Amino acid sequence: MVQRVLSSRGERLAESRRNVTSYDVARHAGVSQSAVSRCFKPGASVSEKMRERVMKSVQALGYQPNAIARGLITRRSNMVAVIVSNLNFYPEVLSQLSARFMQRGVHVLLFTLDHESDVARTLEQVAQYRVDGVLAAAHLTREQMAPFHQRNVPLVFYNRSYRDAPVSSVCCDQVQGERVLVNLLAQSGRHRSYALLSGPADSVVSMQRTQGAIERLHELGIRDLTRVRGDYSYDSGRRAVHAIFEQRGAMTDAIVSANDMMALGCLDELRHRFELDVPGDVSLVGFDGVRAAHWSSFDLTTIRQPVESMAEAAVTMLLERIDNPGLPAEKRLFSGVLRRGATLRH
Amino acid sequence: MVQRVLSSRGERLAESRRNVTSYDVARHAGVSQSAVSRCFKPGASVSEKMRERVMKSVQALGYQPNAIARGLITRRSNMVAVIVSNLNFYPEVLSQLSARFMQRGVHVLLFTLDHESDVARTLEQVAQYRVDGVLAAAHLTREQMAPFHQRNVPLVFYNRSYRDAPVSSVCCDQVQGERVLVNLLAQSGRHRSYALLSGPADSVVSMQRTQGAIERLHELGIRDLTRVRGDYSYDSGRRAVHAIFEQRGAMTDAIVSANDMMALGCLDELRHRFELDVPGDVSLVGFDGVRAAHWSSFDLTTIRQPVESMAEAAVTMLLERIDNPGLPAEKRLFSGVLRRGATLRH
DNA sequence: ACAAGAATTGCATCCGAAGTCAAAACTTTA
DNA sequence: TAAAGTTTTGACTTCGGATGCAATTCTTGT
Repeated sequence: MVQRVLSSRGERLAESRRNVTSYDVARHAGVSQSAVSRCFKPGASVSEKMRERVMKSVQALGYQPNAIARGLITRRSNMVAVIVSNLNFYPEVLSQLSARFMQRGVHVLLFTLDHESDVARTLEQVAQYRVDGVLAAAHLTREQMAPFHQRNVPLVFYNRSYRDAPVSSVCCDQVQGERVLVNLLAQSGRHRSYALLSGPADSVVSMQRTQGAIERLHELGIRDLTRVRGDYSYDSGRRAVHAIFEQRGAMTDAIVSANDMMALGCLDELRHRFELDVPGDVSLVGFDGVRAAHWSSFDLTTIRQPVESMAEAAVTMLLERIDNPGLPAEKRLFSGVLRRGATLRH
Repeated sequence: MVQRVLSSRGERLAESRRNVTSYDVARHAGVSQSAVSRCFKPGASVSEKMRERVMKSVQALGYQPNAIARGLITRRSNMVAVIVSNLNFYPEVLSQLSARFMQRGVHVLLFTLDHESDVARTLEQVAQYRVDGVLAAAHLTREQMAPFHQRNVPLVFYNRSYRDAPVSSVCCDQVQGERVLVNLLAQSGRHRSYALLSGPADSVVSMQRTQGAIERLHELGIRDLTRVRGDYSYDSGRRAVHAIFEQRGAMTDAIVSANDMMALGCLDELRHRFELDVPGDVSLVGFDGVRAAHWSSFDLTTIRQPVESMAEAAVTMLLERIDNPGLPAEKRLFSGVLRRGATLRH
């Protein structure tokens, strides 16, 4: 009898390197497959004796439960999709999200969208993997969101809010942040000509930031603005300085950039190419609070997004909605934190 | 009859928002489930008429095949695990890997390891998800690799090579890179006192880079070195400058940093705190070729890792080994590309 | 029009774990 | 010590799609 068991295992190993299954463990321990399964379910009804016996076989065979099979029957993959539009800007966010999901035993299926990727195809893949939820730090149209709503897959957006759609989101208050920055610039009373540097046309965040700044400048009676557009990159910040000065001679003495990267590009170009002094000749503010903004070469005045809090909120919101699909959509808005650097003239 | 079908579907939708399965499609189209399945398998034997009929029902019901169920029977999850030790440094790599995997229809399950994460538990999770392969940009011990070898799960390392273990890896030639940099420093004949700034003690990459530099310096007859250690971060680079000057007065006129981030920290600290000129007073070289090294505030002389080629190689190697488990382990070594900046005295 | 061959289709089974339910084993109580 | 109650256990079914094989339909040639 013992011999038969041994030889049948030997055969199996030889014929194919199959993974060890719960049946193998059951046979080895002389119990039923159900018993093995129960040993891996916390709170299940298993006697101490049984657990020990099973675990001994588990050890002996090196058994690892198959999460795929489990997911099939429980209809819970324990995976969430994280969709990121561009990894290069703002890696900190992904890092935070990933760490927090892992800590809670949830796995991250990563999808990146760049300009040339097929969004529809990507979302199809997301659907096929039956993830328990989706965290999107990328823009989706209503049509693209619809399938998730239909299938009751919770969806939380990071830093994009859809004003008139009932979707959950965690955002930094872009408008308020820009108002704070503009106030700061205006308070000094020393700036005569403002330039606004926006991000890509299709970025809602950029739109909000730019709008926030314009709104506040208008309220302060400042209507005469130079406006240029970049693509959020350092290089586009450098190019923007040329565009600004072409439009307005060298009059401009305050630049409001829609993000830090472009602000750093501006700063470098102003100082090294135009040999202008920041903040002596030109004041400059950014938005995001990226690491490099703190470096002593830059010391940029900016609004830091509270990434830790935002990531925590996003993860929590998503997991709550997975556990309790009835929860209503919710939008959480965090205030940015002003970081006073040395790029503002007093 | 029609009514019955409709009402039974209605019931189902009401009683639970079950996903549409291939059986539902089969019933709707009046064919067998096998037929539906075959319509999704490229190269399967299906008549044109059947395909049309099935696809019409697929459209009507919004069917999406369940990748989890498919994975169970085919024993192919179409997922690979990407294990990254620290996302903050070098997001470019993950971005490249992710894009290239997606392009080939492979999905990325992301695992991040930081100092406080439980590696063993993480690897257990990797195993339970039955990923088809593992791409590790993190250090693993032989014991940690063993289960993958046993289960025949291909494993490719990114930028870590295990000299005497038969594991595949894609690396940048750290030693050669450092030798090039040291040669460059030495050629100018103007440096009298060298400092070496290493990364964390447990980083093999740092060890190789530092060793490479020392080796070449020794060959050139330079034995008298200051050595300090950082943690790869900008801030640790700044602190390192203090440590260097404490050890050696202000004699040091060449700093070899194990990566760019620390080099940038050094550069800023030298210029802004010590008011020294780089490259006038001190020369400085880094390693990696991060974006910021190119910025005009820095213009760092460094070795750029060919991230695109390396990512492509790593992805290709892993996928090849998934399709063909018999392939032997292979180590690919790419030369770094010298970037001549303006941090070297002539 | 019919036999032989090729192309399609459906049936039944499988993947590996989890959950239901009734039988079996153990406790408690009178 | 027997009856009643409680806990454990195992047989069987399920999740949803893939696949070997036999049955069926369609071609083709004569």
